[in-house]
Amino acid sequence: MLSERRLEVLRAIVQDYVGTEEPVGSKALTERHRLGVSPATVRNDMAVLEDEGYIAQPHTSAGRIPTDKGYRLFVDKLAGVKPLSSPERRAIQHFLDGAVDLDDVVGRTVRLLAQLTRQVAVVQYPSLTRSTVRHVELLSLAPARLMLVLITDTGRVEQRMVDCNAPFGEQSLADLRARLNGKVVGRRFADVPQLVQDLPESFEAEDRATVQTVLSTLLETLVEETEERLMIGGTANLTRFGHDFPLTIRPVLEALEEQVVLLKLLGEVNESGMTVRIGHENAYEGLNSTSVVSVGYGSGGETVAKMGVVGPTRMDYPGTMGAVRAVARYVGQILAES
Amino acid sequence: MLSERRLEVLRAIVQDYVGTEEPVGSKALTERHRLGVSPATVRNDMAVLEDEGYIAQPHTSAGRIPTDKGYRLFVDKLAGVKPLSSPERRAIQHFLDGAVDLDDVVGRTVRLLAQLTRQVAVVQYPSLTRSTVRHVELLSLAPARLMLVLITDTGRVEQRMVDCNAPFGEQSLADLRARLNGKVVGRRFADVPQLVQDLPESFEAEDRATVQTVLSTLLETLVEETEERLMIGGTANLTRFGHDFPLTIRPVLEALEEQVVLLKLLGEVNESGMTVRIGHENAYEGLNSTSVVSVGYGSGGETVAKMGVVGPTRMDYPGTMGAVRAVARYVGQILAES
DNA sequence: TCCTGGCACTCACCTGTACCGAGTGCCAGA
DNA sequence: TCTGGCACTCGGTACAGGTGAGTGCCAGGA
Repeated sequence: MLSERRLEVLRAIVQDYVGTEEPVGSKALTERHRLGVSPATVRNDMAVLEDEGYIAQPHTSAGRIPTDKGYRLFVDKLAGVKPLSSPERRAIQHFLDGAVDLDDVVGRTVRLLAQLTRQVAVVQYPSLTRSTVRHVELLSLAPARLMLVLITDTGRVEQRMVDCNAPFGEQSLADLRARLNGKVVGRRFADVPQLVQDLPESFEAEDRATVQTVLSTLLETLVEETEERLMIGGTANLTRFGHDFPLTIRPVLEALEEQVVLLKLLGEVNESGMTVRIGHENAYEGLNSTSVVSVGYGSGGETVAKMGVVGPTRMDYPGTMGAVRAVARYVGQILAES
Repeated sequence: MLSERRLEVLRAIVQDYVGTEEPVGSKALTERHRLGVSPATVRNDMAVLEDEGYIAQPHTSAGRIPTDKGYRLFVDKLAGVKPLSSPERRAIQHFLDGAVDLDDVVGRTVRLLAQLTRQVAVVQYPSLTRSTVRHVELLSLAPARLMLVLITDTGRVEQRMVDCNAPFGEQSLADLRARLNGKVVGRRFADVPQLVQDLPESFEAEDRATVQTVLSTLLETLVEETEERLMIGGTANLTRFGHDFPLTIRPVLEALEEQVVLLKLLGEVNESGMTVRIGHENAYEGLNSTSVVSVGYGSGGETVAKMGVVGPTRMDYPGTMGAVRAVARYVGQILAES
């Protein structure tokens, strides 16, 4: 186990490195932090920390920089979550209030997060399956063509075209709409498949096929792949990444375009609380030099989706975590109100 | 006026520079192109072209690179639009077919364009005001709370919450829905304001305020700012931009996040045909070293929105223009079918 | 046992110099 | 009007030397 002072040294190294972006040496450390010991002692501590794998030297005769393992220890043991200042809180409120619809909420959130953390922000739309049904609408567009519209309590709206083989009467349509809503409104989308299972049976034989088509479209919409959407913002912040640009930034941009990768990334967030994935802890190779701070959000106690930021492993963890948490909470409130 | 051969020299310079990304000298030119004259002659021609402002020298003792004016001449007079190869055509078809809804169409289009051109793609959603109304739906979510859903013939769906002061009866709701649809279905959204103008008068006094609220929400949705949406993709291609990264890429990423800027960019597209804006021809400063190739698309003859790509001024104009045009046409077809 | 000051060593980085070569402009001759 | 020849320019690279931040190690002191 590392002594108290060595932990203190590690903390100082992380803080300085995050601030200056340059390897930090023993002398500079003692000057900028009141460690109460001499550079020589710090050097000894550094040697130990390096042996243990918490810090590393880019090259001999350079200062030390934290390793992923070092950041991990820092995040777990040495750093808290820095609460936002009250101007920041007010900024959040100001920025998010007045969103007109869910797209707008998500869009504002992503911009806000990017701005607060000065990093790349990723916000997932509230998941369908975790939301409850507010309304299901069926519209007849053409004799044998329907439009299915799903509306969740979180304000998300999803629509699908349904091509039927046979024309479907106005009356049957109203009937289906009413019965469908009767069954599912207020229930969770995850439960919808069971709830509608025996619905076709209650229809006349001639309409049964169409009802079945409508229902399968409904169920398809709930399938993982189509139901997960997300929004990204603040990619311009990637330019602050480092000096060795193309190599670092490229894979990150590529990862950001791969929705699947991102979803997996956020998906690994454990239900409650915040998750921090540092460098190589990220399964995706292109993100090996980035950290991801993510958290679930939702109205009430329920987590309906996740949001987070992607930045260099050398990031201000306490500040970032504070911002992400605060925004997530506030968005949760907004969803609850709407 | 420039002689035939000098134009030929300019064309060769543009082609070589686009290919190699390096200033091209007189000797290299004569070796790679059958100009039928010696390097010395080419040098003289280059001197003229430079005087006229079509090419420039980064520094003495370096080759020449085209200026914005040079590219402009190249695009206008020297280059055609390169038609796609048939594998490419098939790829487009394969890629776009099977989109489930409008979001999907736009998403696939943006990825396709980015992939084909290896540049950043921007696709605008079909404009509301230029589309026609397929259906307007009104749902009662709570006694004094309605949801308004607009559906266009291009498949776009837009929803808004409407908070009413007074509860609105089921009957009145059905009434409003029917009358509203009767008035506007099949008409262009741009005409909706006039069409619904006298609608409140035909309602009982007690409902009139609510009807008015619904209508103003409807009209608000048609306002420029909220009605224009777009999707971006292929930002990873920015890394191929140049060597002087941070300075070039940063403002571009920032511009891409500024929807307003992008919309203005696309907005300048003239109605029919393709627009190419080269370097400083772009009003926005951050895009001064990029070119924008854009084109309108739509079902039938109508232009309902625009799409385009953003890339370095040093781009393969004929190829890019070919790809953009082909994709726009195909998307138009898809919209017409749906 | 732990901390400290001192000391020799390492090595990235900066600076200055020299050189190379692609590319140019100009000019005289075909 | 085109061409070959020639002197010149200047960015890029390679090499050498100097500088300084930072290190590891060690002997002495609390």
